Amino acid sequence: MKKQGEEILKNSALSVTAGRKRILDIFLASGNALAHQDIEMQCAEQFDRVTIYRTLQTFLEKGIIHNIPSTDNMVRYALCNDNCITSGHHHDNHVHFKCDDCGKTVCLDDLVIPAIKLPQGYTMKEINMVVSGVCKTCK
Amino acid sequence: MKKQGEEILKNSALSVTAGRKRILDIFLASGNALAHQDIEMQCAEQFDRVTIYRTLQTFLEKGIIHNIPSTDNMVRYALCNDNCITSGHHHDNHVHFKCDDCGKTVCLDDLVIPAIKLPQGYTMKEINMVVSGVCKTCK
DNA sequence: GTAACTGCAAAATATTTGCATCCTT
DNA sequence: AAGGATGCAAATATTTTGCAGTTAC
Repeated sequence: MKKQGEEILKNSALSVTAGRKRILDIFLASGNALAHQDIEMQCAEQFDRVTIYRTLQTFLEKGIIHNIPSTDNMVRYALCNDNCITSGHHHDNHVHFKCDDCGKTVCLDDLVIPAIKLPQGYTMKEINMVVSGVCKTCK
Repeated sequence: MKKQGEEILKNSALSVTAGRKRILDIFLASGNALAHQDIEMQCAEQFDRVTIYRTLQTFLEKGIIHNIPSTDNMVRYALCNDNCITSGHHHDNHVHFKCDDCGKTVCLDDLVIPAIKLPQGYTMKEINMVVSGVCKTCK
């Protein structure tokens, strides 16, 4: 289990450093989507704010995490699931859910975004769907 | 035509001020979703940055505009369409499209977000769908 | 040993708040 | 006249950049 973070890094040809492992651990332990701020709260004493920015940026570029849009000026990040990581490019086609009560955002990995038909002339590249409401824990 | 902004304000029981009218005009003229920054570029010499923040906040609360999530740390705002405004509360259930080429975000008012079935225990309150790709103007 | 990563400092940018003044009604 | 809106100043917070020192491979 302790290996998991390292493996992710190696699979993405990134050097294994304490900061990166720690941030991956935070994601793995949380299971939620996390904003920069959430991560910072958990490791600000260990690592510089700037390192967190750069690490998240690197993870995004390597496809280790994906970002989840929001209307609250707080982009969140979530670990891509295994077949997303191993396939080399993203299949980030699941619905995201943000609970208005506990504030947590989660990936509903099993819920695929339904296809839509764009108007004539539009080409789709990515699609994002975020639902807010009350999650099963808070109901 | 020049009246339109004033009417929107009056319908929402807001006092009609130069700043609010100007910002509404910018929205009406643009037809796109605009970020705070976009608005500021068009009226920074006339109005204070802070006024723009406060005006957007007020418009949001009154349901004159709705915000559109994004993954680029730049929440955008768009005018609600008429029946959204007049009905008193939001039916912001249309798909949004962001063009990777020209960067513009638009409301696809006619494209309704398809219904989805959330997992057991989840309750939906709002739903947001943002598609990115190439718009009909840039294709 | 070398390239990549990190911390620190600092700059640039963005957002919020308080208060005095001005404007709308 | 009264309440709300605005401008200005300033406090806070966020994000980016450069560079020197450190670490992973």
